Amino acid sequence: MPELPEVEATRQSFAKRIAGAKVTAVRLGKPLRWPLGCAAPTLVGRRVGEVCRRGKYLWVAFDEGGLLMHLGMSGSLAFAPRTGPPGAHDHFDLVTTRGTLRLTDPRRFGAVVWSPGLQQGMAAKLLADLGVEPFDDAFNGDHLHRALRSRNVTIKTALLGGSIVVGAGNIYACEALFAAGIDPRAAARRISRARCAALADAVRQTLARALSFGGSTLRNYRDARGASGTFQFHVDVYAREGQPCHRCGATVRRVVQAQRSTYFCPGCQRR
DNA sequence: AAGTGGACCTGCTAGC
DNA sequence: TGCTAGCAGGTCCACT
Repeated sequence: MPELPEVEATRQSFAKRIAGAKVTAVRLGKPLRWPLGCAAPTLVGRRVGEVCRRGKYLWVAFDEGGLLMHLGMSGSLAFAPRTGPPGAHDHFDLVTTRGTLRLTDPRRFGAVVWSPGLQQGMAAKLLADLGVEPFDDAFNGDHLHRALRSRNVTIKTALLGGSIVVGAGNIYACEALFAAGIDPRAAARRISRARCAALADAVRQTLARALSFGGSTLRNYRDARGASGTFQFHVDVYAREGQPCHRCGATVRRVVQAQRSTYFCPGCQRR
């Protein structure tokens, strides 16, 4: 699930509360995508510092090293002073003096990985090939235009890939392309500079707007306080196959690209 | 080098 | 009512 808005909403919902806490215990459930990368007891006694985000990853910094976390498709983090016994899908607890940070992830595509630093070890490896942050000045029409020129895929696939710009997953890639009026099947390399500028704006605005709604809760997602997102009630095309476009009334279509569903309005979106 | 498809894992729903 | 196929927010990795 979690795309950039959900990951950022999660970060904002616990970063300040956990800052300064001391780790008192770590509990591991079923295996996640990768092993933790250190013996759990070695985390005990460390002090939590900042929590930052890079793409869809969260970095929980300790006084030394930190944990890189990813929510996969079905993960969510909860942080509360008091936490009940772990359920069947609770696979990681970071118990601290201020509360327990718990990863719940039914599908277990998520990850919690120890790394000695953001630029070192597993964290460096996983973050190495990520594209620019959508809210960075570096992400603009020129950047997008330049990056797309050498790509031999459709624009939807290019956005979803994350090597040009991070953060837009399946929901927001579809929504941003709708907002920019671009057909998701269009060849990435043929998008004009002007339309790239519109698309960069659309990506930023779509993600920002979704964040303002607390992200989207299709199924599992909650922020670290347990709040659901509501952006799913404001989508224009995602999961609206067969329904009328809010803007032109044409029927929203679904096609499959790179083994993922793509939704678009044939009336509003052009190649 | 860049593109494609498979893999990871569980739960829910639509359809028979 | 019960079973099954298909689908779901991501992304790494092996192969072409």
